[in-house]
Amino acid sequence: MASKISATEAAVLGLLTRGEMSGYDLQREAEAAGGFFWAPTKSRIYAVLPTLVDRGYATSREVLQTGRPNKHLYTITKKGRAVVKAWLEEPPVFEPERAPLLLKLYFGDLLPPEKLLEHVRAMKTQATSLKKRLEEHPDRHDAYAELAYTHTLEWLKALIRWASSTERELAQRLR
Amino acid sequence: MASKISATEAAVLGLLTRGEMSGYDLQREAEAAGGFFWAPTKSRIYAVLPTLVDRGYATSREVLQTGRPNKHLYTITKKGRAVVKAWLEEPPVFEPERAPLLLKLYFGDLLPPEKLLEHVRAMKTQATSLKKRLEEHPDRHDAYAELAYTHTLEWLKALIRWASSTERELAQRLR
DNA sequence: ACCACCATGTAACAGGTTACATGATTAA
DNA sequence: TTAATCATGTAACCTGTTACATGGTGGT
Repeated sequence: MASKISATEAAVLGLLTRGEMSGYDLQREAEAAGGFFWAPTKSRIYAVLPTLVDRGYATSREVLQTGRPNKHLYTITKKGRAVVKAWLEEPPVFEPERAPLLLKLYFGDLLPPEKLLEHVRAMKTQATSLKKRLEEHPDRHDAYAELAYTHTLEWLKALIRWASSTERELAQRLR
Repeated sequence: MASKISATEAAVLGLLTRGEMSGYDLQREAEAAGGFFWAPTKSRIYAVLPTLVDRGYATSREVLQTGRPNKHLYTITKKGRAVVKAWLEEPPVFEPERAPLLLKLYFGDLLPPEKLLEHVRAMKTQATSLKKRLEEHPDRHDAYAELAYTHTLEWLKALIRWASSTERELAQRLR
């Protein structure tokens, strides 16, 4: 009954419920979702796929090709579906943010205040551009994906607000 | 010039700038900060300390004790200070949240809507209790630590708002 | 009697990144 | 001619978690 899978394995299996795919396809799918909630490296994907087959969560067939490596197409099995479903139903683990910026702030007394201000501005810039990317994002797949997108959007808005007010505060301290 | 250090190493060195400490002390410090931006396991700390000494970022001396393992006290060196400072000055890497909940939402069509609602409620509960812990938190060390705390607080508030509105939306869909 | 505190660590495992290696096809 | 797309993977490394192992002191 164990059948523990990692978030990455769950994501792979989740995408496979939408149809037969290759490792290459999976990575494109993840990119298409903007890398907002899952951003695997290809080596990880290619490492994971065979282990899913080994455990009976997917089957694979090889498509012969010329001029490039043969393609391996993976199909999710009933067992695989059951396992993702089980993973999805587990209560999600909640953890506080552990971004490097927080550590840099926490030890702020160790560096010049201008540097800190720079960091806050940099993060605001990045959050803003990510927000733009997200808002312009085409692949709103379905109503559920939409929920995930809004979540990220609200998070970004909060960050930007925080950055703006912190920026003001730090700038004031510099005067 | 390489001298790359990880976030954990930076955190350890950062704390060591406040005085001589043992591995045990370091963990207590991290806990005292509420584990909000750094939550190392002890095995990690004990693994990291000797490597800092090897690289000349800290020195250690042993305090003999009876009835318990000898204590190792670590002191940061000049080189160590330079290295943390360099790490702190590097522009922080910014990354979108990659919480499991987002994946569960994204694949929401694979599970019963009540389950999803449950997940959202669970996360709201946890965020709320974390917020309470944070607000009641005594060790506001200095103005910089304060900035880090506000950051986390704003993040939590945004999550809770999002959870509330999502809860309503999902509940409506269930009717 | 029991629990929290003090204080160290090792070993096995899991998860993930970076760099390397190969090479044809097709559109601008 | 240059870049993107297609398509696979291996090897080395880094970071981190979980479980195990030990045992005295001091307070309720």
